[in-house]
Amino acid sequence: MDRGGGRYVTLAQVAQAAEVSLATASRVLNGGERVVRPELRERVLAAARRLRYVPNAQAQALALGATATVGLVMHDVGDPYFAAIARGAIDVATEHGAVVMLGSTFRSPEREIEYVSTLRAQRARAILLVGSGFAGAEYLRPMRAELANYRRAGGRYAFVSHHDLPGDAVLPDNRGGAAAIGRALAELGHRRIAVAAGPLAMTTVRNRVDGFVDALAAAGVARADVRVVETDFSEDGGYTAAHRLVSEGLDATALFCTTDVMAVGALLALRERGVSVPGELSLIGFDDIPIVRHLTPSLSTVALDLDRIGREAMTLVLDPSTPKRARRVTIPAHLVLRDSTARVPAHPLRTRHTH
Amino acid sequence: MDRGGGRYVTLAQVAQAAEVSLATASRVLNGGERVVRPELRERVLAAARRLRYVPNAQAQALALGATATVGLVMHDVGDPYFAAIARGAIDVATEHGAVVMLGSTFRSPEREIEYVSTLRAQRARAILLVGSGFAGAEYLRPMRAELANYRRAGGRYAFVSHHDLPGDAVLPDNRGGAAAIGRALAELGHRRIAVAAGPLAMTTVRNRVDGFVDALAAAGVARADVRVVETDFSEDGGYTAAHRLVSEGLDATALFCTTDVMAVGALLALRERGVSVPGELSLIGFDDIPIVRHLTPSLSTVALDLDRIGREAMTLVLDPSTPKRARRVTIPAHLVLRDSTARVPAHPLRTRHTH
DNA sequence: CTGTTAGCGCATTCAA
DNA sequence: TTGAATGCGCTAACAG
Repeated sequence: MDRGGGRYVTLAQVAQAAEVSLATASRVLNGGERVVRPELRERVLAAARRLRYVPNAQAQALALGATATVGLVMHDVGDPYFAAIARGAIDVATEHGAVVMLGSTFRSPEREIEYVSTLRAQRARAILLVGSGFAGAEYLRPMRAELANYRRAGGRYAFVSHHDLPGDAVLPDNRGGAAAIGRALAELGHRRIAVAAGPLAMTTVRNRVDGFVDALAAAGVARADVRVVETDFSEDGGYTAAHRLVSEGLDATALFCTTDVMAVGALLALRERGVSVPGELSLIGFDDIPIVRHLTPSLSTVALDLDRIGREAMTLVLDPSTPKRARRVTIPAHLVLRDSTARVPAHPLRTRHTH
Repeated sequence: MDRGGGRYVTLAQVAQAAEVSLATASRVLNGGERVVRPELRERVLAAARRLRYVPNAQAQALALGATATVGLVMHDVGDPYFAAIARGAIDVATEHGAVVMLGSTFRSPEREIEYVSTLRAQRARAILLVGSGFAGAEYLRPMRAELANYRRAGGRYAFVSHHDLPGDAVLPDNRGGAAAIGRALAELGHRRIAVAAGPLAMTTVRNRVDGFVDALAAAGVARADVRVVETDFSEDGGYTAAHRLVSEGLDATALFCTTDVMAVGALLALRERGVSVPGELSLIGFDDIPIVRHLTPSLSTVALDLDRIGREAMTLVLDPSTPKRARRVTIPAHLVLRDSTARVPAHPLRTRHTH
């Protein structure tokens, strides 16, 4: 932190220029009430304008003991899922006159913890943790401690998606949405099904996979007939998973990817391998990010109102009331069947051997 | 700004717990040098850990006269173009130990100015303005004033894309890229061409349209044969523009959209109208956002290394050196011809009348 | 209504 | 090396 070359003009300078006391200047410029004589008021305003005074938010925060900063920590702003949520969250924050500090962890648990610590140092008024939490004590223990300290100091926080941690949360209906997919595929006659899952250490992934598998079981599809491939939570992950499945001799008529982003990668791989979608393989994703309706075939998926998720979460965390119990806002998920899913072919091919 | 319920632990409390002076505690916890006796040092560290002390960044900033905050102001985080740039910028900022305050203006010039003012109040160390600037004195005059004051006070700023304002800038080669498109279309035999342009008040749009039209002129396509439709800088804009063109009797064999996002909308409209791409109409965009390669037909475009743009810009603005002249970093743009463009049909249809 | 004064939490002189 | 005192820019009592 080097000191900049120039100087900002201070309230004291404005007061001096207007020939009033510091307190008076403070009252007209930053105090809401109009308890200042119009004449002085004008003098101060004029001086401030002339000197182009801008209050020092840091100093204000220090004096007031409260900030207008809110933290937004997400896995990857570059990912359309998170970008859409960020958009809604930022919009609400701005409406509330809050400034957003954004952190992109690139899916590193350590960076996530670091960000919370940084935001704590910034005395952020609230923190939003967006994106699936991680499993494992190396993450949970320090994160729990960070958040506990933060809350103890008066900070508010909330999660988007499940985190195995105490706190308010906005929860997309992952299980329900995935279950709807499972039922739909079963109804379409699919019996041998593959899943391209992100890291199972992520609660979101687990919920989606579990919801899917359970619904399938209820529909009479045995767990053994569901092949789950664990891979990366990204387009590349989906791509890799699909390639692997095909190479192993694709013994499935449908593929569920735990996110649309992964499904996009899978679709590319399937095209490269000459697997027709949905002719040979039905494909379905999750999230309904903006682009997937434009794919060919357009992607079936489960729609989540991402913008709303961001808005709800920011609203939750900016709401001054402090209920005793943790609040959960569930965001409904609804199935959107487009062109990438179809009834299982009458004479399904058994196994393919490419290579 | 209400005061939170709890309290943060302060340096003074740590000092007291460790039974040392405030100054000593400050030295071991936040001063870099090791001018403190190991024994005291340990005591302080232990106390800090036990009390879970986190320095107050606001107070530090006030005392030091410098912040670690950088501002990132963009049109829309939800737009993949901006999201990709944000990603690169945030990554670099984090490497430099800086915290990012993100603002999404939703393309409102007023909000952009407000954000700069807010960041000035936050005493941000640097500000990055991402996205095309606006034309018009109502925007330029106050913005120029904001930035001048900011710089005068020691703040650094830079632009991504042209802004008709003085300052360092990272400039995608919009003219060059658009010219390459113009030449390519001419070579493919296209002579009657349409352009779906974003608001011409935006410098980026003007540069792209001008580069395109000029290259076409150089290739022998008269300005009169280029139909420019001005519309919204969004998917809806592209959609609307394409619908309008078709309704008017599509007298063109190629359509250039000034951004990929617009091209996505246009493609949808064309599909709805039954216009085959590239059979009847070649389509081309600009930016090469991640998704467009997955469309059918895959979209021809001009590729820009978005992540690099964000990185370069943040690097520029975080570089402590202060050259006399404004720096410009040009980001090359290269043509990517995919499946949405083709040679003009031998017997081009003259006019279509739908409706 | 207005001015004076005392902190907010911290880094940093200056003495000891 | 360590501690006491001063100030960063501002708000909020507290007096006038």
